[in-house]
Amino acid sequence: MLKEERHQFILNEVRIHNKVLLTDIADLLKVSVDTVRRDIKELHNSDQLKKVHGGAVSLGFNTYSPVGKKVYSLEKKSQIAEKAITLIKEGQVILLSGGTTNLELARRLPSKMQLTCFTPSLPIAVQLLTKSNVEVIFIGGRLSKDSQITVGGSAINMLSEIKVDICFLGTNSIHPVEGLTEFDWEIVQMKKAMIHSSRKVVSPCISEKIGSLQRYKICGADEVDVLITELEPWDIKLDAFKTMNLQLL
Amino acid sequence: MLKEERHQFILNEVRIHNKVLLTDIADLLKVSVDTVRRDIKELHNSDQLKKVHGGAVSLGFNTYSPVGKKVYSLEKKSQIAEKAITLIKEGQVILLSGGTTNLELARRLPSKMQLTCFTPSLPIAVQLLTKSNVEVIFIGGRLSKDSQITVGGSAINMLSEIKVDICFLGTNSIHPVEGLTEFDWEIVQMKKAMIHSSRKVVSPCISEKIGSLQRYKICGADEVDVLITELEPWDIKLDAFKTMNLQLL
DNA sequence: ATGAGTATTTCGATTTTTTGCAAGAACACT
DNA sequence: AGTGTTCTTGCAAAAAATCGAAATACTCAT
Repeated sequence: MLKEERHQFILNEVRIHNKVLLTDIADLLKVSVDTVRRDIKELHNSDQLKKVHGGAVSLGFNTYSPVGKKVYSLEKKSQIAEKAITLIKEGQVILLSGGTTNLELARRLPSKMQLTCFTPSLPIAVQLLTKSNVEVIFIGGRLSKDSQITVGGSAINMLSEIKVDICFLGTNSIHPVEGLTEFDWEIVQMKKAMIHSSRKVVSPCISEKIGSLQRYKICGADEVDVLITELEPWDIKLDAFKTMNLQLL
Repeated sequence: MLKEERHQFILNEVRIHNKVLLTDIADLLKVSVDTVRRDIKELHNSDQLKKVHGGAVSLGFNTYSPVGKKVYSLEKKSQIAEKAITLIKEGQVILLSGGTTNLELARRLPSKMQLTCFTPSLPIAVQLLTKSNVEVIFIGGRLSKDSQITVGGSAINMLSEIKVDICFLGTNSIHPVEGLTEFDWEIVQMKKAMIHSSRKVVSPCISEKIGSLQRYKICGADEVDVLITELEPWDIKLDAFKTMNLQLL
């Protein structure tokens, strides 16, 4: 029994069961628990599973949870959210795409503010339920499990029937020349429809995403009215956007 | 049972029910309350939920909860859910209304079963996201904060465009003469539309709701095809329904 | 083929973690 | 105020992790 064989076996077990017990593996493979422990430690160090007391669990064991999910760059996203909120006025109708930045925005919405809020994002809808003065309207449709937003014809259809004041379009990649891009075609369609349904398009975007590029194009950078980052508007990283017809915040 | 597993289980329960009781979890997991207490303390320290006296609640969530319902009737609802699942066949298209019993049903859906599932309920949609083989289609519309389901013209409109195999219609009150009733007018409209969109109407209902009555009528008891309770079909409490054209389960 | 050097595995002793239990304090509800 | 629950704290048993040493296997140059 080669070490590599054991590793594959363990990974396979983890894939199937989402968890393994040290003792089970030792039993099945007829080796000592020490060996299995060492194997699992190695796999843990190479990020192929997560070692826990008594065994190991699959890495993506809990990665679907809308709450509890670790939000990266939370600090930056909070700053962006705070800036974004200054754009919203009492009584307006807004549209929130998915994404953790927008989730942060939703969380920080003043609950005393009277608003109507459209969204195709499940986590954001859940969050908005806590805001008693916000009327939440969910864009229905087929739910994409990865992004936890609705997509597809029905959702786009519903979007085609509305015209909101501001759309906050969370974006994965923004590039001064290539504009906003995404890697998921269905989400691209959704975002295009969202832009079309809005008088004003605001793109909250953490600076590390600036200049990156994905497979499919949503729209040109000049179609965005306001670009919000955690940086100061005059930051050198934003130079490429300064000549454009968009507001930096 | 790994600690990690318990943690995931607890988080999942919190996500579904918005709250958990120490004793419930201890019971379900067959461990002592001390262990659960410790688990919840850890999850609390890592900001994954909020520890409260007697249990834990979801972060930032309006704890709308069936008021003062100390006994969560989890046991009964699980039984009903298990029975309900036997009615579902591979490949079918089903419609789930809101309610905690249906939530339990959604939770227990075998994840290997291929299904298409419509629902206007936010918590149920969240729960269904974890089922990789279930296609989830959310009925969009205005979100009612109390019931956490979508209501209103848009939702009813979307319902009018579908025809599903089975509808599981969670109900607050069922009465042999007066039929299914609700206290919220908008939800009544939704449920009427749901019945209309379904070939077969199944009503999961815990026995304590039998014979109760609310302000508005959804439909007659005979419009329900199957009534599922936690009781045996020949139980004396169900006598009033035995002469009707509906199946007891 | 041989033997030195290295890697892998096993074993035993010790330490750490986890878990359940119990007694008294703190808390919620009437 | 009284009465159940729930919390805290300390403790002990069991399970798991760690560490060092010894045994075994494997590599490779001679």
